[in-house]
Amino acid sequence: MNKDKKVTSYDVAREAGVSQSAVSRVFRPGLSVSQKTRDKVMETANKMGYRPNAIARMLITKQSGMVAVIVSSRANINYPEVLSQVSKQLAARNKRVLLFTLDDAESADDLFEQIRTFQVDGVIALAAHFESQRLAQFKQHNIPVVLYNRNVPDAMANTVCCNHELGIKQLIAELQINQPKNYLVLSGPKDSDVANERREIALNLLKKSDENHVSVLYGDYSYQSGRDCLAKWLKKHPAPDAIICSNDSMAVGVIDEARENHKIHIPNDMSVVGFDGYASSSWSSYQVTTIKQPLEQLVKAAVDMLIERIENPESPPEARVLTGMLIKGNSVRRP
Amino acid sequence: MNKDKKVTSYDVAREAGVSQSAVSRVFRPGLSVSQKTRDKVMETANKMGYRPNAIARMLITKQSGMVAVIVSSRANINYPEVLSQVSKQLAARNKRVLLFTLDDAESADDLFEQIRTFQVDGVIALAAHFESQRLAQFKQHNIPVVLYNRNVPDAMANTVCCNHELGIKQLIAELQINQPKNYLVLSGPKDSDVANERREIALNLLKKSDENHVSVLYGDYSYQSGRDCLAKWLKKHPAPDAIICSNDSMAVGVIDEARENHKIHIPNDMSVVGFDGYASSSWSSYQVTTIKQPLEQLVKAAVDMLIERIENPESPPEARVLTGMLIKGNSVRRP
DNA sequence: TTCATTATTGCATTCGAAGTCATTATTACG
DNA sequence: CGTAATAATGACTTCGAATGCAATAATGAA
Repeated sequence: MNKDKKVTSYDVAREAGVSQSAVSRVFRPGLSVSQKTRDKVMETANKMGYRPNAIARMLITKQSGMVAVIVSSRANINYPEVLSQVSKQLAARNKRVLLFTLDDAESADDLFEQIRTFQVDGVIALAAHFESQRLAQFKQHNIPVVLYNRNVPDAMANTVCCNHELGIKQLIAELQINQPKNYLVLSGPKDSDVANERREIALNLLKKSDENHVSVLYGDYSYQSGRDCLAKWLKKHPAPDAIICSNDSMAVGVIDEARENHKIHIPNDMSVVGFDGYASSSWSSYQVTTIKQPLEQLVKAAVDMLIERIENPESPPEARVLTGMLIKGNSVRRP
Repeated sequence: MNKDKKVTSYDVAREAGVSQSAVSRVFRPGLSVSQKTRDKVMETANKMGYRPNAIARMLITKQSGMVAVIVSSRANINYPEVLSQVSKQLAARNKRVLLFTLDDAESADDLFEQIRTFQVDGVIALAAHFESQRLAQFKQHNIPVVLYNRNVPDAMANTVCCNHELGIKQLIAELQINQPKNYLVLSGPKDSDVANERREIALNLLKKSDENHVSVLYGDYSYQSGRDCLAKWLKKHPAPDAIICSNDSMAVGVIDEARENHKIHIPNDMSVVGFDGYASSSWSSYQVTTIKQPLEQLVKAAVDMLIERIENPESPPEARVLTGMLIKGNSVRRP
């Protein structure tokens, strides 16, 4: 039934008594082929186990049908589901995901060259940091880029992002019900754009509402860093009334540390809020008050924008901001 | 500096005053080129922004340099980090990940065709179920396959897996310190091979040690299903002394449900063990006693085997079983 | 039935790099 | 210095499908 060597369109053509062009046309949608040849070709193709070679097709059509998805190690911690969502939604648009991981800035040049080499139709960057200089490179080579979970106004790329400003405003409003006297902002790492954005928004909003006792600490988004930061803080200071964490993992870490090592009751002695709506933050031992990101919609927006950009390269960059949902958990004191 | 159209090796050749072959050779490692031409070509290539076209290279060399990684939605829940590990380790072997998601069995045929079309060098399947019939298909088309986290003796594919038998034996030994009178085995879904394996191993081991009061319930690996199953059980039965969960998420669900809705103290009233060593199961509110899978080593084994198989297609199928590490948490009563 | 129109078909070319082979330049050494 | 061995180079072909174009077949209108 099938031989060692791969079956090509020529083999099928010969066997079916038609030209190679005919075979090709049968496997492209919407091309003019008579029902008779179509049936004949299909039959022999199936019999011989023929599949069109996507590589050859890519070469001639200059469309690889692949989208590079760049995942920073950070993104992986925070959104385990994003990637499969992206893959699924791109598959629905008949595109595949070519996966790249990005850890350190040094390899970014390399990554860029790799991506160019593979002739991808576009790029989706998950929570990865890109200099605007690099975005310019992509633009120069006509590679559409969508930044997921970034919100940079001057971007040369499309961005999709959940509304941090609004979300954090809601979280702070929740906290303010108790009129806390002092705040601790537990930020993500300084080299994370999202962390910086969330932190600055929080600080600005607190300043606006004349909250004067605000301190900042830096973690790395991990559970352990949440614990460590709180422990470090408590060595020199009393427990703050309210802690604003840049993500849920750190919030959970803070809660565990407070309870286990410092006999601090959450939420009675201290209120904690997170961000993201990560599944485990809703587990009943934590029930973190947080903003749940509209994951599916975010991914859909990213994919839509990318496809639009691929099909119409001239369309101007666009920033989509979706609204997250406030989850009222049990980590903020209720009066 | 760079024009609209893509720069090809011919363009560089013309500009540098050499032949296209020369340009090609400069960009392949280990080929005979004089230092002079190499420098000249490199310089003009950089000036013109030339990158070799991987698609064209794939076509002629018949090596795509891409590995299809198939992720079932289930795998994603259980091992958020596996995928980036796979990508990283494959990148180190100069291969890229082409990502495919597999949800329902219906799409499996489609998936297979897709994979063939893309001429991937090999396949790694993460916790996905494949009929041996399908494995035969892959074999027939000379596509090397590695099954991650599966242990099927008669496989036509390579497999890598953590030692379930040993791990579960250790977990049961932990539980037996308290001489529990009855057991509840909380299995993963029936259509998961891993779940079935873990369940049957547990049941067999319990039978061997003459434990007679053993019941089984089926969840879907999720936190919520852990909660639901326990709740359902407690409606008609008293709390079991020991619960063996097929993964950590369900164990955490069980713990939360027991504490929150049934005033059952873990571990004093009931012991719970999980499997996987999922990060959040070690959070101090849970501290699930479990087996930690040696993730990096598992992935490394999978990648090694795949590369070996790609380079040497005749090498016989191999099954690698790595030993997990017992994590003594705080979810099993200590005498 | 005849001619115009449209639908099918095949031929030949194309995409861009890699590799084969024959040729030329270089080096080594007697 | 001459010759053999080796290194470097370029012309040409190849991979497999897609497509423009011309030729042919099928259809419809008159």
